[in-house]
Amino acid sequence: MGKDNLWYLDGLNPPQREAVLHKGEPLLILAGAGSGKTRVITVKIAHLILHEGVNPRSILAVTFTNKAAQEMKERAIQICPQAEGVLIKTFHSFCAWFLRRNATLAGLDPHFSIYDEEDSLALLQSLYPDRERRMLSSFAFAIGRAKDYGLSPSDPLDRISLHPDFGEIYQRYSERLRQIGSLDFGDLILRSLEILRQFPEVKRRTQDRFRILLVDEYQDSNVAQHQLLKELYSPEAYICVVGDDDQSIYRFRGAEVGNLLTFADEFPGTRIIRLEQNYRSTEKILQAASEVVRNNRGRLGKTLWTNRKGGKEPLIFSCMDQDEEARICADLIQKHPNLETAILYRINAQSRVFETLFLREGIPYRLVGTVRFYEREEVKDALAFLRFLQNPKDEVSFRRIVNKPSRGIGLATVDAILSHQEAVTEGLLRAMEVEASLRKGKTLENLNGFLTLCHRFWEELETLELSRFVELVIRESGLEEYHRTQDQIAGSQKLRNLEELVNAAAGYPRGRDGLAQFLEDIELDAAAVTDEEHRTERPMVTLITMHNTKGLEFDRVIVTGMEEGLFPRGGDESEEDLEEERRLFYVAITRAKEELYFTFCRTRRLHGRIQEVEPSRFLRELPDSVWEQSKPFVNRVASTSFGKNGFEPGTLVYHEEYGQGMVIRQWEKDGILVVLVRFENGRVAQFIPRYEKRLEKVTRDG
DNA sequence: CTAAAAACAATTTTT
DNA sequence: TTGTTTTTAG
Repeated sequence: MGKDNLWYLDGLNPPQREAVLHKGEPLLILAGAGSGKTRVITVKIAHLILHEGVNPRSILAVTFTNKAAQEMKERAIQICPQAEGVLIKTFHSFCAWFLRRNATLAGLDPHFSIYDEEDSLALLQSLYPDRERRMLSSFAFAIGRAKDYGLSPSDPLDRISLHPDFGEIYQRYSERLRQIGSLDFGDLILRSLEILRQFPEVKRRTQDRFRILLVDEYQDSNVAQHQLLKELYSPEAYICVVGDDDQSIYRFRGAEVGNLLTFADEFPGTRIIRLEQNYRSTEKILQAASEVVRNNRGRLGKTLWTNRKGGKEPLIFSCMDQDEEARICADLIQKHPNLETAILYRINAQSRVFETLFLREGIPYRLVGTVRFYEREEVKDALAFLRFLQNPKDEVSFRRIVNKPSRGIGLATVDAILSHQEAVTEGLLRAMEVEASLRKGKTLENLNGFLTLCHRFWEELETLELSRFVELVIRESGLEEYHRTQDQIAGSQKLRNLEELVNAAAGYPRGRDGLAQFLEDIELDAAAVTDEEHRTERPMVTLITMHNTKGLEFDRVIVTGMEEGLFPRGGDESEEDLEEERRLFYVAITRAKEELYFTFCRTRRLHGRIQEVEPSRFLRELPDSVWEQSKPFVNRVASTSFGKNGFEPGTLVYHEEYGQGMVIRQWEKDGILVVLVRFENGRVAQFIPRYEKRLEKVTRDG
């Protein structure tokens, strides 16, 4: 085939092209921030199909988030429609896919439930009702980490937890999970590994199918996922991983940069290609990023460069406290409201001050992160009921919904049900029947009521369209009524979320299989139904943690809270922890396209305590030119008159002509205090209190 | 069982 | 400071 066929290579730079065209030995693509790696992967997929004649079905592309998977799929299909047939999934959803197909072989009910962390903790609590919750959550965390490292209860676990009981607890937890036919996130990977290792036949078949293995964000993979990849790999296969060791920020949850660093050793003959041309940021921004990250040791090393010479010098602002910090951010935003801006912070608690101020000033913002859709109480309730219908051995789901809303089936009865042999062998419904036969009176009635309800649901499951079925379960289980009441008490949106869940079920096939598919999609995709509520015409300000910004970009980035103890997070810090924080800083910086700012406070209020804090050591790592330019903002004298005149933002005022209002801003002009007020009628006006006597402060006692 | 009071923490988070 | 969980009283 002639080169003219390769139209999709247009616009790729030489290393990008090389990465796309490469074949044969394993390939490691070190892709710097903003270097167009998604483009390379998607074009590579297209190239394999269009030029190399690869069957789309034999390509497996793995990402870490559903969002990334979805984006990759869309973009690949855009270049080459046949990419529809490529399996593009997250590690977890690939494993779920694999396990459902090989379940029986592994002695696994194909209708297994998938537990998130909250469910796992609930299981531990039911296993160890007398242990402290705090303790149990730390065990739950440790179990998760152990699984990330591919360690089973019988392996040496001292690098995970030193607690003498840990091994035993892990062991018991695992057994119980198996009994009730459930898998946690870690199990999805581990059980898949187990099957591949135990059944050569399955392994061969799987290897035969997937001749092309592509992994994105490889620096985020954990040990177990790495092992899985090795099991999937055969000498006949082509493997290509993409990642950036400088952007590895998830060590705390098991991500192992080592996977990326040692890839070339593990797969002999690996070709390494670096994508170092950055298409996102100005030169000034990249300089800042590279000055910072070069302080880390143990990196593969990369130097980003760009054609966008020069650019605006990044600036550092010193603030007295968080209120001033928020004020400065608001000023920056209002000065150029057309730039898409992100306010970045280390911990979610920092968002509050910004929200308060932005709300008051009418600056539109969106808050990213915090509560995920499927983790909401009401959504989890509904899912638990559905999951229980799917897998009647699912103890955690059963406990959650059997008496919610109150059906007069109390804790004692529930424990009695769970203690019956039938609970494990035939499911909890049968166990309930057994318990019912031993009871009389009110309890018997209540048990029968619940049994009837479940049977009715099962009948309807096969007849109703799935979304109608979900609706039925929510209504008839009493959850709808329950949360309606909750909404009225708390003014919440629970009912709306339940409606959204019903909508999400639309389009799935009816019956048990459709339900299984629906549950799996929801359980493995935290963000599934949310979003969409945030569509606005005006460019918005995004409030977001640095972690959450990975993969995103903004015209203007303000990194806030640059203080020792907050960022980097202080305390008992190892060199490795510090380096991870520094990589996080690197990620934060490289999100900016045009403008970059840093703020730090001299005092910070945290946990209701005001502390004096030192500027972050990371600021010292920024280029000298940044400091040079920042002098006036860092060394400026605190203006003493602020705060003393009683017109701080938020102060309520009354004006004879305009009525009631609130101070939204104050500043000094030629040494004279000026205030900006927003009145109830929406009008905004500026005053000099010294001359404008019609403006008075509203005091609490009138 | 519910509601109020007291005690108690308090990064980052895909799946 | 804030939100959450546990305890206590009714």
